Amino acid sequence: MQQRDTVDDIAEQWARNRPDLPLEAMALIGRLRRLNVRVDSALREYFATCGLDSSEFDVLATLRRSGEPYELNARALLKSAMVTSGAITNRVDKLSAKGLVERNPCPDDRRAVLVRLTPAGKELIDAALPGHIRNEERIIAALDPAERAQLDTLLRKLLIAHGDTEPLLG
Amino acid sequence: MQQRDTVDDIAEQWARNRPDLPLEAMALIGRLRRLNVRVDSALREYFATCGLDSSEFDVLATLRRSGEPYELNARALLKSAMVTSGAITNRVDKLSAKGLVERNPCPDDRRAVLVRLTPAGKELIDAALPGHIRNEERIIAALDPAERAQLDTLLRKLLIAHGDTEPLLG
DNA sequence: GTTGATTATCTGAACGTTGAGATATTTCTA
DNA sequence: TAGAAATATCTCAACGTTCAGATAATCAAC
Repeated sequence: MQQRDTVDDIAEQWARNRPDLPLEAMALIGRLRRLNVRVDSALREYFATCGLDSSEFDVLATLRRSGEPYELNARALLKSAMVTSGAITNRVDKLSAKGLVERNPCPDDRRAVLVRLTPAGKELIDAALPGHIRNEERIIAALDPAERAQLDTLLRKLLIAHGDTEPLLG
Repeated sequence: MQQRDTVDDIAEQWARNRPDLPLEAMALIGRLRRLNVRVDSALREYFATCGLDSSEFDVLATLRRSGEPYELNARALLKSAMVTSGAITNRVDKLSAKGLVERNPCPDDRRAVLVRLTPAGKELIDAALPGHIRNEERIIAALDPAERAQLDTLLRKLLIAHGDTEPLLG
């Protein structure tokens, strides 16, 4: 085995104090969650250099990757972000105040709102993306290409088991 | 390749709309983050059946695994939970109001507070743990033992690269 | 043995999210 | 077609977190 991490210490504590408990699942999920905290904060650091927070970046990126005219309704945004509708209202308010997105009525459905990147929003996210990718590459730099592929396959398998397969639009 | 997940769709959108961007790191980190959301909510569901939220469970479990006398200072709790001191103050307040932990002055250091499981707290966490583990096993049920070991190794490697190796106490 | 830096915890404002509920609109069905 | 159910979004109170700063105690060095 390689070097120990914090979860190894935690597992050892459990083994001493509740030797009846199987630790495999707990360690795996503990690692997933601890890594997520580190990754979140590494991502946030980069977003801050662009004057954005994670949730703002997420909305801009979602609109950008949807392609022209860089416009989606709130439903699509909340599904992509895995948050509630209230959170999307908030995020769009904030981005709209910054002039990065604009709200327009949906011609086909008067309940719906279409959120669209402004030219400033598109410019900002386009400029921010390469640095974001480099940051993500740095975050996983400890893994070689084969390991990355392995990890990717395992995570996808779990995601599919958890039903993360719904189409993004429609 | 196996079935597609949502991140496959997202990657496809990027490939169409920003073909210049390498997608490997983005997909990997996207999967990590999306999986974390699913796992969080699955954990929360079980904790709710014990009358706890995730952060309360986390504090009780941290104290329980520290062994007798099930007592730690706030510093140890915040390092284990990866949150700020204000969050720990909050959590301990809440658990204390429920009678699950108690605050005591630290005899060796008058700045410090020792947080200790009450008998009710120990009883609750001891009773909750087996179900928690079963829940975690269900969450990773889609992976066979070899895959779990693989995933664990890869996550540990990343955690170590990110410095998640500090001792829990001291 | 003071002074200065560090450490441990708490406080309180700001912030983003959730969850329940309101409103408006569309779709389904009898 | 009327009425019921579902859908899209927004509102708002509650909540937990962070961040900056306050307080208090300990440690280090001269």
